[in-house]
Amino acid sequence: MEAVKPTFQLYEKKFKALADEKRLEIMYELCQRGKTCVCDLMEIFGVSQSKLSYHLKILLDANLIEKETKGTWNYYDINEKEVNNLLSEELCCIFRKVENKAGNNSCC
Amino acid sequence: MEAVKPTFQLYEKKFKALADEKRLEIMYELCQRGKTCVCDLMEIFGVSQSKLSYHLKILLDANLIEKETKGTWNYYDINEKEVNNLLSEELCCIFRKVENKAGNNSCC
DNA sequence: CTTATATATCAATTTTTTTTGATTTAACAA
DNA sequence: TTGTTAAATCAAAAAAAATTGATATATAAG
Repeated sequence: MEAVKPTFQLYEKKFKALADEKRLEIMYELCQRGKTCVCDLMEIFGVSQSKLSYHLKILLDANLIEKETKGTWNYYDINEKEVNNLLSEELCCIFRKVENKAGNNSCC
Repeated sequence: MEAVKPTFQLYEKKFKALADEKRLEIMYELCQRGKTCVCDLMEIFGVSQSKLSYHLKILLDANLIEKETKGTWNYYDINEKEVNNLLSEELCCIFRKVENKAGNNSCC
């Protein structure tokens, strides 16, 4: 009996989203800061609004980050569960929220 | 004291290499078969020689696979250590050599 | 209602990546 | 040496992704 060949479309999408230094920095910043609105991210990265929106959408579509709307503000945060399912412990430690780092994890 | 911001260039490169369904399939096939020469991969994927070479080079440059030359043949294989350092256990199981799957791993 | 603010979306352009076919390199066999 | 095979590399073309500036949408405030 042969193992069924997995379909990699979904992973392609997720890795594409991660395949950009700017987006990795966004992910890292979201971990460090938790829920952050677009305007703050704009300041942090000194990047135009539409460009930032574009990159956030790619991460969002890959389900690596989450969005919460409050009035006119949109707050983004890391989707830690999804990241943990995808990346190694070592890497998850980079993309793990500050408050969770000191805990009972084997790594970090 | 603030955490030093990691540089993500290296990860960008690795994720770029993974951000392609064809290359993920190559990785999977290498796990299933172990050391495999380019000509066999050409048959398996029904893809042109130069195209395959191109994709193998990207994976090789990202250090996700390894190359061994014997005469005119080049054999490629997964770089399991590197993959384990990068990806979650769940994903490593997809990209783990058949002979290592039945063992004492917590997953698979 | 009018205005202002936050953010998403769109269309055109630029940049990057991928594909293709041809050429090159290197090892081997006759 | 000559011919053959495996595989890398190159240059041009095609396709995909990113950037830019403008516009649209939606909420909130006056």
